Amino acid sequence: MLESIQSINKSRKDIIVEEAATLIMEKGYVATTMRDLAGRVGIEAASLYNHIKSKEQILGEICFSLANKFTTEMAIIEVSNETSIEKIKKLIKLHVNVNTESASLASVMNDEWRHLSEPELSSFLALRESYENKFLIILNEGIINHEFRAMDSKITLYSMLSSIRWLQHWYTNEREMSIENIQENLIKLLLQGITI
Amino acid sequence: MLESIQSINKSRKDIIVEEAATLIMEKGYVATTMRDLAGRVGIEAASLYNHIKSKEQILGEICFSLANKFTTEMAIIEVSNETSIEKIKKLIKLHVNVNTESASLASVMNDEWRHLSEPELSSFLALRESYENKFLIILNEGIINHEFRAMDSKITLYSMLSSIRWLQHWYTNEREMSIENIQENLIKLLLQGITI
DNA sequence: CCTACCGATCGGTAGG
DNA sequence: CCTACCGATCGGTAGG
Repeated sequence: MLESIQSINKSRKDIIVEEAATLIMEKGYVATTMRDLAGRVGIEAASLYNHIKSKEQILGEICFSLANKFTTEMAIIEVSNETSIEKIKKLIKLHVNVNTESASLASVMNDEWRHLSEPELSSFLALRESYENKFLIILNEGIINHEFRAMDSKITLYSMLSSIRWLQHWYTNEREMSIENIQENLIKLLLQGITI
Repeated sequence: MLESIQSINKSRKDIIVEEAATLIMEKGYVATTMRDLAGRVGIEAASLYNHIKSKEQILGEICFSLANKFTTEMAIIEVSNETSIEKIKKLIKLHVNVNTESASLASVMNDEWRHLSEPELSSFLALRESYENKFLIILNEGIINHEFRAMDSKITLYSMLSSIRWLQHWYTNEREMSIENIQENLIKLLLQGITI
């Protein structure tokens, strides 16, 4: 009984990590203090350490939870029997979803990963590199298929990932546009460009 | 005589600001200490204050020097009698140039401006908003001209700016591609997309 | 979960 | 440009 209630409700630790993500998005990791975080949660700074081991552990949990999500989703798209265009559309939608629905997590992972220390730093970079390689393979297959034009796929990869990233900061303030509408706009922009 | 030599050579202050930009790009503004910076310059931390007033003054000089450059270049493009497509191409080239040739300045301005305090913070944001508005007007004119397709120009604006920004981090390490080649690739990607 | 506290380090100053 | 130093604040611990 108690367990089922606890699994439905957020644990204190979940709340701490969630508030930390918001705070780190706003001020940056180094400028965010444990006293700031404690204030948001409504306890004293020393009490945080009953739920978490260190400031860096929080950063690690945020980075890896999202990195793992991307890895999982990529694995599904990778083995699907779809055209390269369809795979890229799904990846664009995935990135739009994460950067809007989980804006604070995405912001922390993208902007603050360098403050991880070893061995977490290397693990994280390995996950990221593996993800980017799989993305690159999809783009290259599309070129061979003649679904995409000849292009430097590395430039395209980084531009695509980067072009969706600003949603982190924008969508937090301006929410009048639906996620579906944003997805459509970005898919058209990246697949067809802006000219007629 | 002495003056002309000093105006040709970099002043100590120029060196300090330059090293600061590199260091802040690597570690972030808050994590960069005056002792780090002094070490790079080859003096003691206290000696920095003979050339600069505060840590934040350095941040301000970097942000505003680059913001002013963008403002100046935009003013030239704005009044030119060119097609919307040509104006956008020139803006893409401008952003590619800044993000490669002045990668550390661009990195600091884009990622660390929020650590400015008032009144510099508001001044900076005003410059940025003015720049973005002029960029937006060019996109909207292109839509009215039928040079560009109907689209959400705000999404396009931020995606374009964001998509060029990753060059800051990439070009520092991988320089085998010429700037002209990068410009061409990005212009094609943003104007025509990736499909055939 | 709190009070009380610690060693380390920060940006910056005084004085030469 | 350096030595010597300062008040503030940091992440984190001891003990209850």
